[in-house]
Amino acid sequence: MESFRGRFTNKIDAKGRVSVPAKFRAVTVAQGFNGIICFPPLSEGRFIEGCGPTFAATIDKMLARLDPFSTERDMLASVLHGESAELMFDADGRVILPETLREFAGITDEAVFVGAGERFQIWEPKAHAAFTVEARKQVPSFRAMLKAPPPVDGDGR
Amino acid sequence: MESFRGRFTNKIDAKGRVSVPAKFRAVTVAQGFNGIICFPPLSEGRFIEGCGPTFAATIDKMLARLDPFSTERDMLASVLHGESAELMFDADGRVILPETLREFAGITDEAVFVGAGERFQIWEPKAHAAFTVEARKQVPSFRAMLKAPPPVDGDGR
DNA sequence: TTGACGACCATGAAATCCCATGTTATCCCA
DNA sequence: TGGGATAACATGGGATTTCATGGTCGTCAA
Repeated sequence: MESFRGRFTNKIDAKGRVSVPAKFRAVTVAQGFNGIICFPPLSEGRFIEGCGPTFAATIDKMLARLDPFSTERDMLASVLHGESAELMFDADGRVILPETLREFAGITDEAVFVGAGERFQIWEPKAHAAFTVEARKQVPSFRAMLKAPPPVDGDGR
Repeated sequence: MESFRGRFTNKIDAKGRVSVPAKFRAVTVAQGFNGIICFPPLSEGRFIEGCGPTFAATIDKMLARLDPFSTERDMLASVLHGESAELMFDADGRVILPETLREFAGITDEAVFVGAGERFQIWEPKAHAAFTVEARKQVPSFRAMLKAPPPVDGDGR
């Protein structure tokens, strides 16, 4: 198991714990980390991004390229490290999502884990449903891209 | 735990003591230092920079590369050494922030610790909230970097 | 003597560990 | 191939530990 695949909806209990899907756990454990790393989305959506140490290292490399004492770096590091968290699994593979991230994504008592290759997303169920509807509308144009993959420049948003 | 991650808001008591987040303590202790090193920011923000001995050594190396009799070096050394402080943890993991640094950052009765990888920042809560709003606007540009990473080689700097 | 500072102690809240349970998926054998 | 046994997993709850925070006492110096 090397990439995050599939969609799983799990409950958040009274203590704020939520089971990370077993298949996702297998991925990060295989990367040598008994937990997940969460951070705010790089795009506009209101969800939580999750990944293992492999992708986290990619982010660190990006930051390392910036001037270490620039305001720009401060800002990006503040979001990407300051708002991120290493969440270790308990004995049963559960984690506690930080309040700031949960609030940002509007997650209360249920969370949808959506695989996305080298990383995954955590959604509030209704928000994810709405996103899915929207995504389906866009599918035709994406399908065209899949057929003839052009040089990856402007995908815009 | 090898890098500073996450955001924590702690109170400053009547004696000026403030708990350093346990996860941050774990980092500097792992670096062999039972405390933190604080200094003023080199960028524009009004906050306090903090780190462990590892990054402090990095700073020294950067200084060592400058012309020893240049004005720039004098000024940088003055800020980075003259204004910096080694703050040792008490038995409960607390430190006392130096008056000059606290005043500079406008910190009075609460402090926000924000992880930033190899170092972290200490903010006055409202100032940090304002900064975060600004920082989020920068994230999309970072996303662009992730997508099309330029050649990494020696950019020196 | 007073005021700053450090060591030490107390407490409530939150996180973590450990165990129990029901449900679903998987395996194995007839 | 069907169906029962078994294992994996999500979920809930109690007990224990960690952590942030407040306070007291004692020491040293101005």
